[in-house]
Amino acid sequence: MRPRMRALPRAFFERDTLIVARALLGQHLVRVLPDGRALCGRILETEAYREGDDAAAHCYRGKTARNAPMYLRGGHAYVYLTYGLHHCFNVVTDRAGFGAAVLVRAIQPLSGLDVMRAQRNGARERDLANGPGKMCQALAIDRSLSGLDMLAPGAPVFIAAGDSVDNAAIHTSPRIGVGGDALAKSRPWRFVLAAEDGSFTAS
DNA sequence: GGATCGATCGGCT
DNA sequence: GCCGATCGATCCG
Repeated sequence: MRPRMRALPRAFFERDTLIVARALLGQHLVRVLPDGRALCGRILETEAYREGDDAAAHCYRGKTARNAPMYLRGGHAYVYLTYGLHHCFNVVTDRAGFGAAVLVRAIQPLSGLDVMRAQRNGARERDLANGPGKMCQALAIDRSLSGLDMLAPGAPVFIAAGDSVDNAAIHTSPRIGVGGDALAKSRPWRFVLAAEDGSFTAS
């Protein structure tokens, strides 16, 4: 499986965040470092968040300086710091002015494994990017990339077309670690792609 | 393998 | 002030 370098079109992202969260599984997340080296992984796990009655979403109480990128048009990046030390990478979805995004929680490393391992302090391959904070560390993603338009020419992070995914290989569950109310905790807005052997390797 | 806990700081009730 | 869309070390079994 080779990484592809062509970004998915804007229309892919300008849809409801639940549709995009599912459609992102199997696509390739590409990170181009300042020195030109490219890192790539296949998206294995996502979670959808959106404004309205979703109390777990950062935009539940309106726009702030931190969550402003969630209100940009689909195809932007939203990155924030959590627990004071870990970064989380989100793909902004839906139309401009509507707060919505998909948290990418895990990837299967495809290329640039040596660089990822170095960024991850020598972790085993299976532990390189099987969690949102670990994935950002492996890919050197931090808040300086928040608000980035991933469809701009030469964007240092973007989503490329991956392999097609069998719907039967997609598992849904409640989102991990979210607060809010009972509705937010119960909604099955987490999407996990099973590995080729049928197991779930994402965290 | 599972449970527990400390780290660490930005954003907001 | 309080508490996270988390991780890794440590302890116990």
